[in-house]
Amino acid sequence: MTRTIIDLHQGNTMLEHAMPTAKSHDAHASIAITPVGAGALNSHTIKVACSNCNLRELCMPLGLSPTELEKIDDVVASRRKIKRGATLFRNGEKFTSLYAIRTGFFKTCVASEDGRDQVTGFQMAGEVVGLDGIVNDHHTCDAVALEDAEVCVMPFDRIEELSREVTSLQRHVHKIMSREIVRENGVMLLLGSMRAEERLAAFLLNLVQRLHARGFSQSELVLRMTREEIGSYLGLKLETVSRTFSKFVDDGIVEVKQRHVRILNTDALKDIVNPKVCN
Amino acid sequence: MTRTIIDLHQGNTMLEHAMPTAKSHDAHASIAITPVGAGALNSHTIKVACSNCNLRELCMPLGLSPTELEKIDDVVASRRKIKRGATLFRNGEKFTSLYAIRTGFFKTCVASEDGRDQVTGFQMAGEVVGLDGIVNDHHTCDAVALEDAEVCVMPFDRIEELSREVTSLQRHVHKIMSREIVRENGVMLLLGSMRAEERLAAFLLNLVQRLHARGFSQSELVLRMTREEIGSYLGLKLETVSRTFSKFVDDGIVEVKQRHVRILNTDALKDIVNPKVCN
DNA sequence: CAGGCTCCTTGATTTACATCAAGGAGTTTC
DNA sequence: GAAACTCCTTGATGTAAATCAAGGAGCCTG
Repeated sequence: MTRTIIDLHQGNTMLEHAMPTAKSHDAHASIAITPVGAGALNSHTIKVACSNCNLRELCMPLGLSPTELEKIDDVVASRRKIKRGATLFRNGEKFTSLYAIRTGFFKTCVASEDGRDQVTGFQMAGEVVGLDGIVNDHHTCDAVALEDAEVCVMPFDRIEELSREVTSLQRHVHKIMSREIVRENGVMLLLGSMRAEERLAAFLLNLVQRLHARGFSQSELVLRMTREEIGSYLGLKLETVSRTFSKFVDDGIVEVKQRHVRILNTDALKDIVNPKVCN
Repeated sequence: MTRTIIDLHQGNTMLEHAMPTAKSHDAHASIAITPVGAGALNSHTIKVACSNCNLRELCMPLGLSPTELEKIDDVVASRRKIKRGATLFRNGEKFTSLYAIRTGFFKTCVASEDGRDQVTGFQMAGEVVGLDGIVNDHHTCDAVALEDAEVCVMPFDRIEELSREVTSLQRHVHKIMSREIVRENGVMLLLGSMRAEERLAAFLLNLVQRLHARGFSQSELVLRMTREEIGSYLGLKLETVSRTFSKFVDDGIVEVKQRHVRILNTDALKDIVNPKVCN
């Protein structure tokens, strides 16, 4: 299936000259995967409905038949825009909805009582946030937009109601939650047993792989977060993140210019994550 | 509600003289919370059904009305015994069921390609394992019994089917998954930002709290896992775990005799986890 | 475009934990 | 009941990452 990529990023002037070596434009614009033939629709003409959504290949509707798709069109109650730096929800707030990210980039973070905090994930278009709130009817982490963003608000009781009718939606919701559990298992492995270089390599590979699934480059990316946020996620201090980037540059594995990263040697990164046992 | 605790542990002779200072018997026998009036039923007379289960206050049936409870009685297809050291399921195996632990104690662990492995959790009676398998129809971690155990096998398609009918079961399944996500968030915080003492203190407090919810002591516990397994879970080496235990003993916070631990000063442990800011 | 941001890099030093190593306690096996 | 386990403890040493510190690059503001 051919897919055209349309840059909907609101104001990418800051990116134009940032990476002169880059062949393509912004390596990570704020998404838009348009099905063949659909053309570039004006966002005002798009009904708030999954069946019209650019992201349906990635997001909630995944795996649903056209008829099922119509049924779940009203899972999305509304859309909400979140400015860079603002929170979508906060620890302690009442849980009402899951949020499907349409555009933009988020981090989620938890805090301990004594103010330490830990980034638990970075989320991009097509991914769902808010699952933490289901257990206790209150959110237990913050979701912060790292760039101007827009989300689809999906009231959870509506999701539950519909997934009683639409089997494949039910299955999909279960998968989304299970996927998050498995992802976190992977992060635990990373935090519990990897060294700084391995962590950063795994992080870059994971990011670029997810971006690639959204139609972006396999080798170039623009980091939406600071070194400190990367460090928090990886259990490292920002200085260590910076030094490790520099090491990768010295080794010719990546090019780094600010937040623009180009991966020159993917295999080298993979080898760092999974060191080959020498026989 | 009064609850009597009956020790069903198969052969606790090894424990009799292990902790001479202990007032109670085994601080963590292999469960059995019997409702008032039910008496100690012979396990052969118990129908394989949630409505009869000792654990219904902790496990799947939680929050269900008596009528709903009957409806979900056949979620449990069968029971399965797992010997100490054996696996309930393994990474790569086909996913079919969730498992509710009736008796015994498990660890779950993930492995990276190069053989490193990481304990991602310890599970006890009333807790559910297997959620990792839902996304890809295959398990992505191993579940290993740390002592002889018995689980209720709950085929997942049956769970999905029933939770379309029984709203509160649906809600409960969602909560179980969300709870696991939140738990893992907490572990990420621990692994990403805590020091050895803080990690071990948090670990002990968490274990004793969960055991207490099952009717056991608030201050005494028997560790079902080795120092190495604790270390793997906490991102530490076994020597560090051992040294940290010794430090706690020196500080008069706990008594440790092999795997028997008695907490002498819970507040001290809490202070270690959440250091008070001095003004 | 000067001044004040935030964010990033790099160097010097410290430190918490890992690693290496040895021995001991308790358990299982025959 | 001795031998061979596994598991745990403790000490000596090494090291990866944290901490402390300084300076620089890009960006926003007025």
